Amino acid sequence: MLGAWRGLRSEAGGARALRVGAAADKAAMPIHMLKIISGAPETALPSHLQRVDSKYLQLGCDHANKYFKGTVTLSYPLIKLGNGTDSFKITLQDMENSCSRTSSINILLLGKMAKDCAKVVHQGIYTKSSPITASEIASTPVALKYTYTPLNHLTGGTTVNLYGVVKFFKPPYISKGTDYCSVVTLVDQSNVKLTCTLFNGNLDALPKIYKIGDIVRFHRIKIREYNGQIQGVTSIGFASLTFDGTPGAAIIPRASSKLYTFTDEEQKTIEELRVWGSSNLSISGPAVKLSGVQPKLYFDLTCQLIGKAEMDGSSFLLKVWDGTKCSYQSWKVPVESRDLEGDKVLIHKLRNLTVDILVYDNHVQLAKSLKVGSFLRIYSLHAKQACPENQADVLYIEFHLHGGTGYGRGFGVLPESNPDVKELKSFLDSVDLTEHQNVETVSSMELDSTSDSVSNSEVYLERCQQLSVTVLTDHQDLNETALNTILNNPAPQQYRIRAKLRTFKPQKLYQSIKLYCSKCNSLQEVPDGDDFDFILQDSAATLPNPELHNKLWYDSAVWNTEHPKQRTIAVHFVKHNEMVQEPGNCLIMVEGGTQKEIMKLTRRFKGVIPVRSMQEDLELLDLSAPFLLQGKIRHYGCKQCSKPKTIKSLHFLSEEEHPSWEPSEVAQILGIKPLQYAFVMEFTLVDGTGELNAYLFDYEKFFQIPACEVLSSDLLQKKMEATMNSLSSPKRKIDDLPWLECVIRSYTVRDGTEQRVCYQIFDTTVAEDVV
DNA sequence: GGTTAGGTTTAG
Repeated sequence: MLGAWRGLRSEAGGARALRVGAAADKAAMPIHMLKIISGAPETALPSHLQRVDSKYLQLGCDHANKYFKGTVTLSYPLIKLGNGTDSFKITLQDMENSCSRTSSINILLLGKMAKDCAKVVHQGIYTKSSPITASEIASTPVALKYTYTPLNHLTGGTTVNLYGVVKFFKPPYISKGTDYCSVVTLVDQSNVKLTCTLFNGNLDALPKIYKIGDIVRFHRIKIREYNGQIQGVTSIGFASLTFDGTPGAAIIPRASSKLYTFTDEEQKTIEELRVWGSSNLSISGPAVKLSGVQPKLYFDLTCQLIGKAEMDGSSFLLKVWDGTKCSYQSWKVPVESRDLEGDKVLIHKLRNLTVDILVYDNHVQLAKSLKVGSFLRIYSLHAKQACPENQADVLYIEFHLHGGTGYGRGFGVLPESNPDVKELKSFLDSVDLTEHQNVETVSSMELDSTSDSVSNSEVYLERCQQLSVTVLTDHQDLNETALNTILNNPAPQQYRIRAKLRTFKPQKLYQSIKLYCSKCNSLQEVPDGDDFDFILQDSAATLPNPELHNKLWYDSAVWNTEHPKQRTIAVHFVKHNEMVQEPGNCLIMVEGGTQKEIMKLTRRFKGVIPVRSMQEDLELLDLSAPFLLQGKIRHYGCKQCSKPKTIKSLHFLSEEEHPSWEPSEVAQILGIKPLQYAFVMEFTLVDGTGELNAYLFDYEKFFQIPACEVLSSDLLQKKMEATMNSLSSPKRKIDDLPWLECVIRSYTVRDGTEQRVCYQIFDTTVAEDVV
């Protein structure tokens, strides 16, 4: 309250006087004694100090360069608080303004200041120039022993001290008046409940309750009747301590004021209430993590805030994470990047682990004050089940913190010292971001967006009833939607559209073939032949190990060759029923071969696995090389998601009754997560109302060409080229281009610093007469 | 020492 002190020795009346100055002095300022001669200090006070009376000493007033002068009318013994801090209380009275009702003030000094001041003021005598009043005693908690009233002994019209286990609470929220409000229902061993309505303009002055089951100690709570029921309300001097309710946990008070007493005897009370509460209160089970969220659930979430944004007056966006991945697709609230507060890089990094929460109405104001990075507990958060219009089969979750405070709905900031926060922090630190960070995910992939935009009038197209060159394979019941409508709608949704293909990327069609991992969602380029050559050359340096030849489940053939240089080649023929199968059904493993030799072998054998010798067993080559070649198709594994096993594992496949040597089965038994070939393209679609870029991500449905075969087939490449030419061509005017009917879905992505809506074509195929 | 809220889900 007050910044600094100067002791003043008064010659008059034998009473000691103190000057209490709120000048810029630091709290550690030592006590100075000043002599007063004929009512004036011997040493003049600095001229910039201005004297004020007690009425001026109020919260919110600027106390810089002010001082209060008064006579010590009462002083109390120097005592130590529960936390070891020295405390010294005195009462000062402004004798020169004694007609004022509030001419005396109580002052609590803490720490070194208390000690120093006690020495000067005390010295064995103190002067009491006015009677001690009840209110002075009541506001001197350090001097009193408290009595606590059990909840079954409460009567209206009293002010009491009490203990209780929290049975229900509303975290502090901003009331419609001037204060924060918190409603707390307590219960104790008498099984009687008491609901308390607590107000304070200062958030910290309300109990710091984080969980049902917490133990509280209230001082000076007023008991009264309301609607025939007894209730507790804050009264002057209300103070609280809150404790974790877990039996055996450390007893650390969360105090609503800096000054409080806490005795060993009280520790016993806390522990008794903990034990009683834990067996008599239905305390909620283990906390729900994002990964455990189910649709339609109301739950409490402990999380870290990483981004926030104002939406409109009645809603506010919080982006949070708890280190686990929500098992359901959750909504992404569209928001302009410039409106989003938080570390954009981090938000992008964590984009697959964060969820968007909209808080509404009365919660908005408090949400605005939250600091990004802080830890929150959000109470009664609603995981609302939602699905795009007309799409009952596509399910996702929206997170809402609805308006109002019913059921304790709200949120609070947890301090870093909170055990749950400590646990969460260490978990967040342990999260492997690369696992969720997808270098390039399908949902956020981008193929250089077009910068040239074409005005609506330029691409104005008259709707006509000509046949479409593409057809839907599902969703025929959807109505057509104009592109400009789609562009103005929030995501995610699904639409049926009719549009023309103004242009597409990549123009070099072979570049549209990528490798996709369905586990980590990553997309990568198909390695070229040179990469394979290099790996084969490297592995040819390891000579085949004769100890690994002719095993129970394979026969081996070894020979030497001079070309292109001196090498040893080993081929291992995998047996079935202890017999080598005919080449068309036989899987072989090859050591030391060149790419050309291996390609030759793929023409004759069912499949070829390039391997090299280790001490104990054969092993696969680096995963930049195909783990299996079948015909012209090279099968690759995901480096990130595969855990290659020893080749011996193939043995189990060879023992099956009818081994198919399907790539998926070979991959699985070898611990490989196979990559899938996919077409990845960007279509710029126009329909006269707007222009929209949509991604095509397709294995073979759209072109009716398997993506895995295109790179090794001139015929298929020509076919694809012809198809694209029939859909779109820069040589043709837009009016002459055919219509495409497509189903697209919208979704939001954040990449880099911005969030935007993307679109993907699906369940659409090129009409048969076009292909 | 005045108001606020006084437990029981929004409906976005």
